[in-house]
Amino acid sequence: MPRVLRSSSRKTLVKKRVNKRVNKPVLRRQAKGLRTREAILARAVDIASAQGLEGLTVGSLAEQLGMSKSGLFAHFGSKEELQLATVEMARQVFIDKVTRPAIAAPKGMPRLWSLIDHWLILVEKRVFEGGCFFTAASFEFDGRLGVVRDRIAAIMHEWIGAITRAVQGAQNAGHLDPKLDATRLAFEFHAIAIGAHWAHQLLEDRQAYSRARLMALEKLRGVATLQSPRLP
Amino acid sequence: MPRVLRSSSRKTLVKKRVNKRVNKPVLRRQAKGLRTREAILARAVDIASAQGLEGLTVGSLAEQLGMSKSGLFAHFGSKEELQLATVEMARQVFIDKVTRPAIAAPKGMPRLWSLIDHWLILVEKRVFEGGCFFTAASFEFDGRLGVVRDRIAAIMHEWIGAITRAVQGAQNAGHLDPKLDATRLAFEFHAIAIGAHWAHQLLEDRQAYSRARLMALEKLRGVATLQSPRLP
DNA sequence: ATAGTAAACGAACGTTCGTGCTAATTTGTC
DNA sequence: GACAAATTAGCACGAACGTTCGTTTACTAT
Repeated sequence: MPRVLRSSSRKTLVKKRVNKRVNKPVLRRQAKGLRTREAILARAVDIASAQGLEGLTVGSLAEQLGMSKSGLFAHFGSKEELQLATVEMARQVFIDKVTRPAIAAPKGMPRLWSLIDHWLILVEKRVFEGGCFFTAASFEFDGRLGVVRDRIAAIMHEWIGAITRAVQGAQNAGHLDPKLDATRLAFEFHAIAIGAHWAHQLLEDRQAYSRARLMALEKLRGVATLQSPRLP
Repeated sequence: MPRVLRSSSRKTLVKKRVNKRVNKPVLRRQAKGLRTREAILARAVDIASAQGLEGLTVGSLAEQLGMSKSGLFAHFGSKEELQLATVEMARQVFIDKVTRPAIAAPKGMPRLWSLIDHWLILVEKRVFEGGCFFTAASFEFDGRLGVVRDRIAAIMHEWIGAITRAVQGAQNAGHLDPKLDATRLAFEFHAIAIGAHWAHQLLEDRQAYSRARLMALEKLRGVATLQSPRLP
């Protein structure tokens, strides 16, 4: 069998065994393992969205899945790797439920609105048990250091970038006033979304999401050109 | 964290021992004790604002203050009491730095703006080590149950109420269009603030706060009447 | 059918968590 | 300066944490 080429990077002079990640999973994954891994991460995303990525513990996760701590742990090798994999899984869900559906809408204003709308649908439909994974993760890790925080920040940069591009797309399509600062508008929409989530989750404000829709639509109508298609 | 499955000592029916709050402070606090308590809570607020209220541990807190775990612990009796006391202390700081200074401004538009401005000053000046205590606490506890979550939610209701009253005050003073939905406007200002904080903390966006000021001012100017005093 | 590897387990490690006792020390009052 | 109360320290406990290890079970490729 074709042995997987191990990157034998012995080129560096071995100085001191700075351990940290010695026993990386060098396993060749098979179907069964991948299926289990998916199941683990699906549950992990839900737990983390509700309890936080630190509140996500190996023991409770294993228990909820009816498997042993060690068996579960072997899939990742460290808690940090588990967290990173969980973040990656959440990103995939986010892309599947928000980013990709949104680009099905026609360029310009409809696509911009679709992006905002799908985010609100995501949190309303409780795709993540705890509401929005990345909102929770953002505020949990914004005061820390390390690879997990960096990854979360990178993904949130991606997200703000996506909104910004949608705004610019609407400007290029002639649907939005081209003199507007696209970045600022993107931040405004994101802020409305976070604010609504906060009001719904903490204050149990049932109107939060519909109010957010109204606020976003009103904002859009306020800056739309005459060529813009009608908004909902 | 499943603290729920605790104290299930059903093997002995003799002593019910619903521990929870047995050793309430029957103590008459003295000056020294109160001073120590203040010092503990001052540090606790900082730690919690950066690491979260769960990340705040008795051990690390005691170490940072150069005292023993047990000595510190005796001031509160339980972790939950410590968290509640920390929340209360943070509330006091918030009132001292935001709410109270703001009501020094004249009624109406100036006071409304002062409220928003002082919130931004609070987070800019890093009065809380981790940025804003209540933003962090809100998103940490929004998926949990218990008295700590309830207290945080109540304080945030207070806060939204304060903004709402400021908006209504500006309407009554004839500075703001009286047909506007005060609640919606309050949520909008709060959302702008949270959003700015998110961008600054996680994305390290240095312009976040000044952008938030611009956004809030622009919003205010858009709905101000002609009688309104000039904004900054 | 069987060898070899991937996946999962169970038990234990060393820490750290919150918490409960008891003893010592400090503080405020007379 | 004595005395009681308030405060702090010392020590220990059980539970849960992330992690390691050796072993067993289940798959898969010959």
